[in-house]
Amino acid sequence: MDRVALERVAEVFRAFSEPTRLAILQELKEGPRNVNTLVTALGTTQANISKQLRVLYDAGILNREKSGNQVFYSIDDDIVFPLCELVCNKLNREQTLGSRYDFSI
Amino acid sequence: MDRVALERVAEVFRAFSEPTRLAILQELKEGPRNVNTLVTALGTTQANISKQLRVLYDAGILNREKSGNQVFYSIDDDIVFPLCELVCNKLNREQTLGSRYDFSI
DNA sequence: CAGTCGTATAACTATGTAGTTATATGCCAG
DNA sequence: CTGGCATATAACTACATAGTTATACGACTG
Repeated sequence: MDRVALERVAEVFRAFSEPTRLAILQELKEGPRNVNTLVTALGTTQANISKQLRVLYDAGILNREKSGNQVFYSIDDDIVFPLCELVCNKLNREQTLGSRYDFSI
Repeated sequence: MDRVALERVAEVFRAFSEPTRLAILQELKEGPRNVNTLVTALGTTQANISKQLRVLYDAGILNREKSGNQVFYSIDDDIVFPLCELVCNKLNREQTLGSRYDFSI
């Protein structure tokens, strides 16, 4: 892979590399959510949620759907759960305490 | 998952989120390599390679083995290839051109 | 149209980090 | 011990970005 391809792969991983974005994905695994629902669920500002949603959307991970004056986001790629589960399994293997890392439904 | 667990998951993804580190992983998939070999293969400074190796090592992805005055690094976690292949498959699905994203052996 | 709600964006601050240069540390040869 | 080689680290610059506040934009209500 050349540098451009590696940069594109890195961009996808970067989308998963912040706890706030992972928390958004955890909420969205329950189903589509509009922005305000995510704001109240995650307890940060609406501007920040919108910004992080854009990062995930640009990475090709989320779907957008407007409904009236609201916007619903949902997970658009089936790699999300396998990816997160691989990492969670790895982390669970590294510790003796029970399975504290869990991204499954 | 609480914030601490999410942060730990994010840290693993962050290790994969830079092209230089992905290039190191691509070299290491051929087998163990010492630092200088990676430096000449990747064409950056020795200090930078050492720094990125440390990030990968701290994330639990690489193995270190000293041999004389050299240090050999190798891939220490079996999640590396499944993770990268998931992302590569996703990217290949998104374009019509042939499989340009490939992390397999 | 005016007001309100939901979302996106601009501007900013603070922090993290990739990459560099220079230096330190450790190992081996002679 | 002395010199040279391999690696790690410190100090620094440049840049990216998470999060905030304020504001703009668009859609619905009355």
